[in-house]
Amino acid sequence: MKAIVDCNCFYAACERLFQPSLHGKPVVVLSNNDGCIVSRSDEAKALGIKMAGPYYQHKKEIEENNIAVFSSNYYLYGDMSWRVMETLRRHSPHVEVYSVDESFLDLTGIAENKLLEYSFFLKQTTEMWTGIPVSIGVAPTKVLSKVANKLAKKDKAGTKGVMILHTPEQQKKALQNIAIEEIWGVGSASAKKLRMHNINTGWDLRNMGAGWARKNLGGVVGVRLIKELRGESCIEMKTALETKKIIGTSRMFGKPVYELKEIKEAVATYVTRVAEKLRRQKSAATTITVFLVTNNYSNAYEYKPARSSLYSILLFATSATNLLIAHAMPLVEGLYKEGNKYIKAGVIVNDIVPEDAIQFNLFAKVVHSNEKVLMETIDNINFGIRNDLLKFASLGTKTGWNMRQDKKSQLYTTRWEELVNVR
DNA sequence: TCTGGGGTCCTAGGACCC
DNA sequence: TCTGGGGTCCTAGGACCC
Repeated sequence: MKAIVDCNCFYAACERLFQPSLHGKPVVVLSNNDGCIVSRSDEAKALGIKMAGPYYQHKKEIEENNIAVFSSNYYLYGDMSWRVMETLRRHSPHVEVYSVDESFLDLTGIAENKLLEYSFFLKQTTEMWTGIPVSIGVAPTKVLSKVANKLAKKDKAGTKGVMILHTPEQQKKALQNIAIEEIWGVGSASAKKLRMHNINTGWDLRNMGAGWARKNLGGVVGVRLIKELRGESCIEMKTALETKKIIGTSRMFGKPVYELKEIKEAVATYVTRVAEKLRRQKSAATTITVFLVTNNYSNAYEYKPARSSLYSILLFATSATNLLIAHAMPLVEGLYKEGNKYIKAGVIVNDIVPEDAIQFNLFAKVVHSNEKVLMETIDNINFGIRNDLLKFASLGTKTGWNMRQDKKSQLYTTRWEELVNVR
């Protein structure tokens, strides 16, 4: 059996943890740039605030209902996430961290009549140790455990936040009670198609044939999904730490940017971030892509972003910030067109190899070791305080393109100056 | 004038996830 | 005036080969 442990309204819960006066009150958290609503407390959901809605469109009802608003504070959430996952790891031998607020657990070896008791124990311990409420779904497959979790969250009063789908009867009942678009793996495009075929619930989908799924539901992906719904496990637990195959950093600008110089500064900053991520997983990359996004419309209702990109293949893989910046800058110059209104930029690296397996080009030779020492020094300083004290000159110090974060909470758990005050 | 079939590799883009 | 960011996996289609 597999379990999914999912934090309830994670970002909102993190914010509320450090402001107890907000307990039982509506809270929302905004995306980068204060653009969209990405997390809502139950009270905010009850007031009809929609997920992923643009903030400015909801501003009025948010003020009218006295909803607390926070800009996203990812260092705080990252630290709280680590605490939750550590708690799970203490009590379960096989934890697969799936996202910042979710983990799959392999429950093999736990007797079936103990699953409920064990799940409640995990839930209570996590909540006691971290202060973050969680919901747990248990079933033979990952897809079914996600169904269980969803239903447990929906009916907190009835389920107390835990649902076990162990028997076929329980699974049937659950699938009949879940709408097709709520199934993990069914997105908006597939949901629309399925509805047209009069497939409306999880149970309807479960009863479709494999041939049909292959033809109409994304080939092998659809086949796998239906098998999982039937209790046949196809999506296995991931083992070990897997290194990322693609690493990217991109941001909307705080306001539109027209100048090449500013775009270069922004891109150099994103390259720096990407290089850090590469080094943290002890990898190096051979291909770097830069993309720019324009929105050349003066009318606010016309939001038609257009993206263009260029890439460069390096002679040898590297994770050195300065080398990656040196490759990225000509790409920016190649993409930039005067007069365009740029709203976003990003950097992506791929063809990632382990740092100790770099195929050196004949001309690469000694420079590398010096750069490695330099990078480690910078990382030790920056990873420690995360304030980018040490930067390369090309990053600039002007902040025209920097994102807006007007309502950010403190770094309660990771910065000495901002620790929570207790009298 | 006739004009196969099967395979690999690569890239772009779609769909999906949180 | 204002619409996030970071990933994975899969497929289709083009280029190329014999």
